Amino acid sequence: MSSDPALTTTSYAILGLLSVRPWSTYELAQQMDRSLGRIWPRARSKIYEEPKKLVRHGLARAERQLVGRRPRTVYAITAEGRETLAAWLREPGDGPVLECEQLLQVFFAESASPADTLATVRAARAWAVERNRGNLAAARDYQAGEGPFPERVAQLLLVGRFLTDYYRLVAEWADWAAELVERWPDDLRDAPVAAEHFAETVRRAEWSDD
Amino acid sequence: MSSDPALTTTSYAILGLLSVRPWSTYELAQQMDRSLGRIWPRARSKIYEEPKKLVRHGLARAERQLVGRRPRTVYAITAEGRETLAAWLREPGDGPVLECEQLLQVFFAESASPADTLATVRAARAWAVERNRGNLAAARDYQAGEGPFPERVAQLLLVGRFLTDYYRLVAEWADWAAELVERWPDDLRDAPVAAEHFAETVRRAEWSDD
DNA sequence: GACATATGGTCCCATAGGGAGTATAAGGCA
DNA sequence: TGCCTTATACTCCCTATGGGACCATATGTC
Repeated sequence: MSSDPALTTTSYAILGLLSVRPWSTYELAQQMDRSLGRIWPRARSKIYEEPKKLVRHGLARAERQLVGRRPRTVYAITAEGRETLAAWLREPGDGPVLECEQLLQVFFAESASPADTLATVRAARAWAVERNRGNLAAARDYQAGEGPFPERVAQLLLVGRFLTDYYRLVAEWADWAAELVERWPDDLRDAPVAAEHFAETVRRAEWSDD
Repeated sequence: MSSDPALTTTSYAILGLLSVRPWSTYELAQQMDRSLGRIWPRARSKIYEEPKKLVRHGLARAERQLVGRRPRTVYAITAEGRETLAAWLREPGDGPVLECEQLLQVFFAESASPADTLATVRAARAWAVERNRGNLAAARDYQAGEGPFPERVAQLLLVGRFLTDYYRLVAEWADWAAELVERWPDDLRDAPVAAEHFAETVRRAEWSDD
């Protein structure tokens, strides 16, 4: 339909939201902040650009409205958009990408003081508590039958469970790590070799041995 | 020291590797593929650019060597580099960033067939098995006292445990999700409301309630 | 001697992050 | 009534990043 840049996964994320209902760009940005951004985080500026690309590809329609004297644009998916979305869903996408500056800092802990590393590990726990708060609130809403998209509850349950377990994992790891770091000497080369901790790690990883 | 672009977290990742020992750029790229890339994934082209930036900032030294007629560059950290690294380690960095196209596809499962979603969930499990393989092998090496950096075993244990539990989480989630998806009707709005699954999710998220 | 694979890189462009900047609308309060 | 704050509704720009294409030499194997 055009020689426009090809669709990216971010395009499909926006297209997916439009398949649920029409949104203004501002609402799309909010939605990314509050929910979709937890599994597909993107900068605000991109959220405002993507719908325009979808329109150029014929996958969405833009409707200009007026709120007082201020214009706003509401986007809706087209039939071709629904087909394109379905085609994307037919091919499993990439697996999870993890990127964690805090883990990087733990990885290079020998160049820091144990106190610094402890602070980093505690920051990881605080992050998990904060993220868990919003996720728990959303889960309780749906449990009470009060979520905004009751017809999507089956899908949301799957994603919500992943996030719940993920935040929990970060917190439990941080607690365990903090206990170890508290007993670290200043020179990490002198740290006691934690044979049983390694054995436990290996045990936990052996699930994939058939 | 310069009006060069500022250091990024990727700069510190490379600087950290240089604090362990000198590496050629090719070795750095390999190291990112095999180990550091699991917590800070970056494109190869960037790995070749970063050390040059470190040199411009006075944080690393480059030594040109010859292997036959072919030149290669080996980078080593400077005293200023060690100070800069330590300063970065003093401030806890950003928390984990998760980005998962597969979860996005599950999120929009009402536009796919249950069979498509099942394939996506199975792809997630396969991803976890694959990632776990390398991680388990490394853990076993260190457990046997055969890892390449025995003096770094304390830090590596912490990061290794995080990854172990993370891959396990993905696999267990995928198994659980597959069971549910297998019972999905074609129209997801007719899917049975899984009250007990929501209750279980809420229970698992309640760890942060004080 | 031929060929595959490992080593050691450079270059380019579209995508992405993220902050600064610009306006208007709506709601609260004095 | 007017003022102030917050929400709505965007645009622009600069640098970082992803990732593939491309190039060359060295080493190991048959």
